[in-house]
Amino acid sequence: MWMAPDLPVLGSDQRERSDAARNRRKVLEAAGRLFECHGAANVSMDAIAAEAGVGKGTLFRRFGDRASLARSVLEAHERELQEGLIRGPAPLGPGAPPAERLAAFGRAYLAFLERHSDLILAAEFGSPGLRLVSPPYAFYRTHVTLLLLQAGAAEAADYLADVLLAPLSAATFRYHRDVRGLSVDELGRRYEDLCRRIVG
Amino acid sequence: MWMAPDLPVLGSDQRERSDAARNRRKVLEAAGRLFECHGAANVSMDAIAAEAGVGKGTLFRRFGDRASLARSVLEAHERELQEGLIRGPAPLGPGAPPAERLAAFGRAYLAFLERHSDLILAAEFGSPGLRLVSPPYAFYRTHVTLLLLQAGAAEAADYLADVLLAPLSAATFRYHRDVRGLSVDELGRRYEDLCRRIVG
DNA sequence: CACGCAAACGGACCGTGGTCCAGTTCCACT
DNA sequence: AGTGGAACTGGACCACGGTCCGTTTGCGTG
Repeated sequence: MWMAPDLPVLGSDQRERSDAARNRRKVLEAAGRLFECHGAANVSMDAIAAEAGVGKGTLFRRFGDRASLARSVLEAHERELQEGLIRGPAPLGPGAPPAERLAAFGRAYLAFLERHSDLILAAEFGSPGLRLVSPPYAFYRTHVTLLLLQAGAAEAADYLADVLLAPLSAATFRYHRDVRGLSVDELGRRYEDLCRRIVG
Repeated sequence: MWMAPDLPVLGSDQRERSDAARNRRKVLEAAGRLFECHGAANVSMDAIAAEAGVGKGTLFRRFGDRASLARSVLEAHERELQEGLIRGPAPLGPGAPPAERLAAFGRAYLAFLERHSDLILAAEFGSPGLRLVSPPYAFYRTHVTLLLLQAGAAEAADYLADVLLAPLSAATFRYHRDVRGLSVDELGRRYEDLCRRIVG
């Protein structure tokens, strides 16, 4: 079950204190740097705190836990992708038939995974299924459900949305790519085929 | 990537030493008891060692790590299910049309999840995607792939097998049941519908 | 500018999973 | 029965994620 960590809450008219803002930036930069450089799984929280020049307490106060920090680092990239789905050019954005948009979404998300699956795995660490109750998932889920409805899969659209999102989990992607040896391109084709079968 | 933990290996003609065998039994019983009673997530390895009357080193020597121990506890149950798929009565076992057998498999696995999802989650803890490279998954995957081939989905059967197994992951099950509030029965119906769409 | 205090800070501390290795136990072979 | 040594044992030990709480800092108010 999704629980927002107990992070500092700012009342609607409060501003974040300047030292807090500065430290948040420092931490995000340090974490991004270290994750990028050593792989998200091989960076300890101590190391991030040290690199950021900040105490460990601060780190955890601002970000709750390791996974949550990774999610924060991921957020910017995620927004970019979501932007494309809403306002980007067809077939990713509006203006193409729903089946095509589904396939385009799949390809776009696969590309996203190719770049960021490491970070995503870190963001879900220790909570299998966290993905399924996270805000970004809710967004993609809504997107896919809408497209399924437009394609006429009225009855079970919500369940089918989860089915269509499953092959796009970071774990599944890594398995298909690293264990089964499928290229990102090949995965895109398979995904398109799956979409046809399901909305067909 | 699947890596068997570095457990004691017995040469083909070696017998396990009697004290080792006794300790293994004690640990499995203790773990089963504690997992059952307190929920798999709330039992520390120290507690299991204590309950079994065994040192911590022994615990880790025999079972590698926490997840691996949970897998061992799970194994017996898993074998039972697999038995049903191979030699059980139709439609679960042989003798029914493939689409029906797929649906029956789905229902059977959902029942399995209803009983054991806690333990399964513990068995996968810390390694998202471990499931996908584990021996039991390989078994189910083969089973589903075969049925898909029999149903005439030749081309992408292996990819589609993963798609059909995804809604049967413990994490997805818990999400559907606990967050979306779907009953096991309802999930069975949805799964059957999914099978029809995919093999149709 | 001085004051007060909520908010933020940071490092000592804790519990836990997992490792290590010195000592013990079992067993096959005399 | 005695013995050699491989296999097993167990608890001290370590690293890391996460918490706690006394101290410091920013900032609105008089």
